[in-house]
Amino acid sequence: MSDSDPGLPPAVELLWGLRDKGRRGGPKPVLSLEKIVAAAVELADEGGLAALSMSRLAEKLGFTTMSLYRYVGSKEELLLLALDAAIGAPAYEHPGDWKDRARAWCQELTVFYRQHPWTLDVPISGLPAGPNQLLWFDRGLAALAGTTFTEAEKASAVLLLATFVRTQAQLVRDILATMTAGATEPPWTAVVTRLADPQRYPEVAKVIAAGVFDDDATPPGQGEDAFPDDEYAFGLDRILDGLAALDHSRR
Amino acid sequence: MSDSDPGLPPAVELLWGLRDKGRRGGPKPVLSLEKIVAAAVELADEGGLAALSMSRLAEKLGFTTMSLYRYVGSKEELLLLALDAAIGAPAYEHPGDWKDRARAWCQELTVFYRQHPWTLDVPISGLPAGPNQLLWFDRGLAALAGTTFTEAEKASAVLLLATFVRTQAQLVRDILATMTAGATEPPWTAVVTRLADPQRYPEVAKVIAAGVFDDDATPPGQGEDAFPDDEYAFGLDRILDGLAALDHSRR
DNA sequence: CCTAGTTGGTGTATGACGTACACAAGTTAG
DNA sequence: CTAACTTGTGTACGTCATACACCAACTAGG
Repeated sequence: MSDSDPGLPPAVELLWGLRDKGRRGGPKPVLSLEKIVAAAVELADEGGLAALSMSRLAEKLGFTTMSLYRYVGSKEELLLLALDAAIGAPAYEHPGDWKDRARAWCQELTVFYRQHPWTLDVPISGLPAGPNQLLWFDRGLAALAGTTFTEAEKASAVLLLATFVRTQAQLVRDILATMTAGATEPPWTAVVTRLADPQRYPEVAKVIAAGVFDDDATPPGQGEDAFPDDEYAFGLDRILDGLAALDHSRR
Repeated sequence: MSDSDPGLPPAVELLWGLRDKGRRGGPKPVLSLEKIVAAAVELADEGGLAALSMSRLAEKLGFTTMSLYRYVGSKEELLLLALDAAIGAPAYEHPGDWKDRARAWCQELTVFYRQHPWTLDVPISGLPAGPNQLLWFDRGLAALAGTTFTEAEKASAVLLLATFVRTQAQLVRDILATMTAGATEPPWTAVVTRLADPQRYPEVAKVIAAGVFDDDATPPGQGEDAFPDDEYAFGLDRILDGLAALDHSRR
């Protein structure tokens, strides 16, 4: 009967701090969920998601591996907690019209992904469920206040922006990773120019011929430019334009 | 000197069938890369990506685990091969104007993800590098022929569409998974309605109040409607509108 | 104050996983 | 015929998540 909410996923209860903490005996806890999650984030920040194992985490904290399971039901739960902790709360208000606000929100998200690249490796499990993730969602919705969108449309739009930013961050990170790993040329270009038969891949051949991916060799202002940043700007502008078109058509 | 291409990632050589197969002795191979990859796809189709382990795969083929490593350098390589094999080649041409073609291309991708949901769990490693993935990319570019876009912009647009479809497919799959796992109500709604303080999450509260996520309880045509499909239509329409706006502004 | 019940942390153990390595048997080039 | 090389096998290692039994510390009820 003291089960406050039946049917809620156990991870969610942890996320929102609902655990019947009616201490009815036992030693006073030395560890705490907060410490565990904070250490987990640190570990992942330093060595990536692969460096975050239950044993390493316990070692870092000075406890045994199994002690963690007194606070966390599984590693999956821990990952959700770490993710929500890492993302933190967004800045509360952005100035400007809805486009400016949306842009700023995306930018803020991008910065987050750059600071915690491992979060891109956490398998996403549906819609944002943690308190901080939900706050981001809320701020995203707030950015679209003043538009003619329905609530459903606003939600869809925020999701659209969020997934765009996420994938973009992932792309940038992967490209940077393979570039710093001793590759002199961008990996994709190398592969495609040497292996893709122009007969079979005519459109790709055109893209290559246009020098789209010849990055950083061309100084800014010339023919084609640094790939990932333009990619980001283009995609974001298209999405915002698409939203603006709908908004406009209703005024 | 017989190294045809220095510096190419080993996975890529496999993907494109470059392996110095100058057989200079040894028993004739019984296994083959094709059989391994086909079996891997089958395994993942049946039981998801988690069911695809090197040992299980070898067992399915009737060989020892280590025999696979004569054909594949690592499991990561195998995953890339399986992914490219699973996605196959897209239908070559779609009719209609560029918007119709782009829509059809997205639809085709969506069907693929529905048929091979495990591909959503394969960590994506930069731009499409396999022959079939590249073909998809090429067909995506072809869909945008006839627009005023530069090659760089076409590439960005295709990437934008691809990531949108992928994320959408992932969302639908995750929601379906938790729904069929015995949950009577959509998980996100349950969580948010019970835990999210309307003071702290005012915009989310509005979305909930609008009944956006009260799916399938409302017959089609009424207030709000089935969530994931509308989500898809809305996002895709916005992207296409955004692209169309740019195209229009240049004519 | 005592005691019964509960809890935090430990230790040990299990099964699965990816893969390094050495080896035997088969095959081909010289 | 032989030397070089390849395929498939067997064994072994390190890592991982986590189940389970146990002890010691603590607190509530009597």
